[in-house]
Amino acid sequence: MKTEIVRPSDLSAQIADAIRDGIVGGDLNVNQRLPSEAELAEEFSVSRSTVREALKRLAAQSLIRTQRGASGGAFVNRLSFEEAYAQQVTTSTLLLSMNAVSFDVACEARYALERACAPLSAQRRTPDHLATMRAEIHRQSQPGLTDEAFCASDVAFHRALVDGAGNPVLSYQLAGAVEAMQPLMNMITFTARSREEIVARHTAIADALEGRDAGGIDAALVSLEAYARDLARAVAKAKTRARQRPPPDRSA
Amino acid sequence: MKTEIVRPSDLSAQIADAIRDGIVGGDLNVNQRLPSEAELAEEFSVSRSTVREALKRLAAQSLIRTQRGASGGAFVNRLSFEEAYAQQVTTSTLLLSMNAVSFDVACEARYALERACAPLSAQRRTPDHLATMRAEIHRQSQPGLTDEAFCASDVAFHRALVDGAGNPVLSYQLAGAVEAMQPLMNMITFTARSREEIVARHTAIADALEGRDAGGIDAALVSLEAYARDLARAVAKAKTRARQRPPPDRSA
DNA sequence: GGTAGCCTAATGTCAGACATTTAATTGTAT
DNA sequence: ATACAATTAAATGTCTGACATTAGGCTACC
Repeated sequence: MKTEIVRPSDLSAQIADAIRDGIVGGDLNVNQRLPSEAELAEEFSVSRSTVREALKRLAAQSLIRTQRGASGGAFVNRLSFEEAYAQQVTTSTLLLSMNAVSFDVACEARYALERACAPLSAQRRTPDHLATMRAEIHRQSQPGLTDEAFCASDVAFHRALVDGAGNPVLSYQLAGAVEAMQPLMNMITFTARSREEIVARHTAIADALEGRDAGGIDAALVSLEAYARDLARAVAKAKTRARQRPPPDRSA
Repeated sequence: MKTEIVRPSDLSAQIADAIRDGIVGGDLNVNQRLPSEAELAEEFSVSRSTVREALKRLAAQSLIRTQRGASGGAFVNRLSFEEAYAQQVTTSTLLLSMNAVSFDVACEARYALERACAPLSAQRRTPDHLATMRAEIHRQSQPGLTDEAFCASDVAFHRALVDGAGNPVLSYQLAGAVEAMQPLMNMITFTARSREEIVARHTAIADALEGRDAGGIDAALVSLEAYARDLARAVAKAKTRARQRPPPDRSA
């Protein structure tokens, strides 16, 4: 019985796995220098190119960083929350777009996660978090704001709410989920009327957070989720109508 | 004013970014074939090795897959939940271990997220989910179980709870968080007594889920979290004592 | 008509060379 | 002795050309 189906090809993937195991398993510590490419090539009995391809794979996952010059080389990278966060956003965004995840499913996941940190945020939020949220609400009320800027402000608002929980792991997980939703959210073009509705709910959230009222935040988030789904449904219906009766030819 | 700090070096990273933008931006569709390495080399005016390094970077993120032989090449990969999940586990695990995230912080994040899907799971769980959980509880009660097997069963139990919500996005996010916690959980060696306590709480969760009692699940999860943190505190205290008075020399 | 064998295009691997970067060393003048 | 400039060495980054391997398609033969 075989323990593992080892494809003899893809040497660079095998070498990358071997080094990754060393990092994950703790044989290689943070900031420790790997052997030089030439040494690794000899160690694994492959050419330098193959080693380089393996190292690039690891670099793509932010597991190592490289430095040129004397006393340069590949070093085990301390994975920062920022790097992990950036990767997660890319992955989550693609996951949603490529698998045709419906707006409802993504929206449900997002608000379920966000509501999870509402009680913590109610306990621990600082005046800074509150000030950020108020500022974003103010920005969202400006009439001249573009749709893109409105969405970005929306993300910043929710980000502040999540950060208020004071738990970096939670922030990392949630910020990815919220930001990955953005392309889907952008499909909802916001009318002046819907912006008002959203701002009202944001204000309710901020007020509840100011009063450290966890239940109030939760209720406002539930309401916001319901409203977002209503909007999406309306947009979807409008699209269906438009497809049945296509818009007039504007080539003239 | 510069729009971007373009390091002239690291051509392979630039090319990888260019192709990644094409994929994320929708210029390249799923299962579409990229130009051959030779063609890409000419297009970007670099050598084939550089192109290959760029492609390996993308392959490391599961953005492309490659096939050898005639009519082979690099194809845009449909990112599956499984692949994304595996990547997230690796990333999250490293993030926790490399940044010295405390057990309390990680634990809080995990249970906050898990409680987020309890109401959904109460609504939608199928008999299958319940059966899985009961089976895992039964396994956890076996006296001969190793610590590793107990932890694995614990993960499977919670995974079933999360899957019960019937939202793949939620499952993807949460499973990563739960599994990334495993190394930290493993640091708590489970005594027979603590296993009993955990099984009791798992049973409470399963019972509440069977009765579709969201509040009951939530309460049991809160209790489980508190117990896990108590255990961790006890282990930490024991370690401190051991360091102050090292264990007797066992070389004899 | 089916099958075996060749053909071809593509990735996988290798070897060697040169370019570039950067820290350390050496040399020199003050 | 110190400050500064030039050299050196070690490492990654890039290029070139070659060969190995794979796998789909085509052809020729039975």
